[in-house]
Amino acid sequence: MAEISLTFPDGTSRSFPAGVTPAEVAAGISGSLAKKAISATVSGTHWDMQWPITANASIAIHTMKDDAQALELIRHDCAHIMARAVQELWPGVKVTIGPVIENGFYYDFDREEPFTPEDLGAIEAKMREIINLRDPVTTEIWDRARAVRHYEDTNEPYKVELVGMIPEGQPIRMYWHGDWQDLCRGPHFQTTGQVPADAFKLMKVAGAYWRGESSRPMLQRIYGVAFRTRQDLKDHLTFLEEAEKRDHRRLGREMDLFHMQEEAPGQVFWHPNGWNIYTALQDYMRRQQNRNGYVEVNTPQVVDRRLWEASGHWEKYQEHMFVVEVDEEHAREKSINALKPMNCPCHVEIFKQGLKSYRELPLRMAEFGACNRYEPSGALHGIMRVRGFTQDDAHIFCREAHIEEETRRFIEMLSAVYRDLGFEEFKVKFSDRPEMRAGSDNVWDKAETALKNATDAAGYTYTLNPGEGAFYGPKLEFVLTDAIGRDWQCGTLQVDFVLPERLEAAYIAEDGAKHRPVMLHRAILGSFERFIGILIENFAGRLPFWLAPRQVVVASIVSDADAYVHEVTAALKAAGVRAEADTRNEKINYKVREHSVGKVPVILAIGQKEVENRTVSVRRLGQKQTEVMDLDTLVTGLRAEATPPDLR
RNA sequence: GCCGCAGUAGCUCAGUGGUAGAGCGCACCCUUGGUAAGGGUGAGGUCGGGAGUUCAAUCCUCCCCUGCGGCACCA
Repeated sequence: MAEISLTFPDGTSRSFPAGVTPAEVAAGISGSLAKKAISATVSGTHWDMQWPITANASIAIHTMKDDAQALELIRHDCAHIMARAVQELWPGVKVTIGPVIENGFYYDFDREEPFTPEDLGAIEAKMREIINLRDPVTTEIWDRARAVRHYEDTNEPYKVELVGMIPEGQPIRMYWHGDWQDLCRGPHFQTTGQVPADAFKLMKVAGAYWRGESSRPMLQRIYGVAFRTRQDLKDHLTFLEEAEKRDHRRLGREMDLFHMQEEAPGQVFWHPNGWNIYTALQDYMRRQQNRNGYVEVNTPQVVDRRLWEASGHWEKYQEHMFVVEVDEEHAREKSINALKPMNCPCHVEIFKQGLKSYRELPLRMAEFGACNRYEPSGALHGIMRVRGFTQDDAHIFCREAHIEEETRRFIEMLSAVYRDLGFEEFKVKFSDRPEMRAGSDNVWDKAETALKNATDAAGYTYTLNPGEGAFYGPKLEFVLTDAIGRDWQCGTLQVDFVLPERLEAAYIAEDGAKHRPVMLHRAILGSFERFIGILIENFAGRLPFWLAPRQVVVASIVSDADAYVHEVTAALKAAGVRAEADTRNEKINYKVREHSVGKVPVILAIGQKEVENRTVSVRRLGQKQTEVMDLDTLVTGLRAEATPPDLR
């Protein structure tokens, strides 16, 4: 029999007969390793203990101590065990796919009746039964015809389709535990009993399209989470509770920031507190834009369809536009308008006023542009995904030769803004030319190179999204990571060769002739609504002092202090601090609790002592101890804290 | 848009085929209390909208709206 050589992680090699399995290799090393082993990595591939190795390879044997591999097996086996549990409980339910996802797994089923929360409990119980059976897991490779026939015989049409999708030359692998069988690329545990029975939980059931396509049948997806230990599961559930406490919809209510109601779905009613955040952020962005050479404009909300037809939005974007029919009393015919979903066409119209010289380029035109888009109802989510929003939008009209420098300048501005707003790190994604595109390859070459060079020059690395660019040009996307590890794509810069052409924007160059400018669409926050939502969740409502909606509440302890409370409040307001007096007939405990829940960063308590000494007792949010200081010192200190970071 | 679930007082929620309840909040009164909920009294609801079944619907059925969780979407 042929021999192969396997190299171990410590660098040593040993010979084995070809076709040896990791299980046999482990047994050859020690009995205890054979018992503990769960899988192997063979030449970089996560390998089942029972798959034969037929060529020279590197090998590492894994035990439950190897995080990544253990979790993959646990979650993958959980998905299969869940599918088996479902089919045992409800024979006839059709199975589809069940992959591992972050923190867990899911499996999609085709079943007429919806699964209920009670069903999830029953499935969990059945899964524990299956785990306790400790059924050995076995695997075989089948040929395609046999697999197809098998799934036709067992009335599993989705599996038939999956078998058909497996590329030629890739093994069609079947797995069994007990009598239950599934098509699966593996690897899996050796027995169902290796799955920790107390460290998984089925979380929810939701609809999902077969193969992710909205034209295909809607399946029922059951999501679960799974870990190695009961404690890990508990920690995860605690984390979910913490995330829920940060939910901007909940904090928006608790902090009295905004509300939404069914008469205006997807649109925000900003309350005074929330609007304080909004204006503080907008004032800040306006200063940044001025400092970075932008001019600010403002353009109409309701615009005749002729402009949208010219820009191409009418054809490509109409289903997302709020169309407005204006039936003017004296007009001969109705005019059909749309609320602007984007600002770019209006900005081009401003650019087109008068003749522009090459000397005016690059022209950076910014607008806090209020846009309306008819988003699908299922997409709406608090203030994060809305139908009415305001972008920190700008368009840079320039020449091809400007793209690189403008991109570099933009990335610098964006990184300074993110840093000021509490996000030190961000990721850059670069999307290059899609299949369907406008413009010559030559122009795309130049634009893509310019974006890459500018990103390099600014000192950032990017990940490539091949073919994900817009049809009108390549784009950069900037992704923030929040305090609990979630990614948010906020900033973007897109090169556009098409719109200036469609709307016939031109400038006069050195040669005295008209030339087309290139447009760079760019945003840093994205929309104020969404970004404020992100800020709220990132800081769990405890915004940096300069952005806090109410920065200070001055609370009286006894009513004899009321006059001094109002004096302190007035002094703080005069110093530019958002301060409020609380002289209600309530105990200080009550006031402290209420304003703490409301995430007010500084609470001043004023009693008889403070009145007599002209001091204040300062309590910072989240701290138990208090500090007594004199009024002037406090005002000076808080004035500095209230100053936005760019003005310090 | 699709699948599922939900909608009862400002908020969180309980409840019933015979037109409703709690806690918090709110108003008023007592209380002037020293750093996360002092006490009392009271007001407050077309039970999301419409249609149907029924002697009778907040409750059962259907349609619609909105929200929630996913999916799809985010050019």
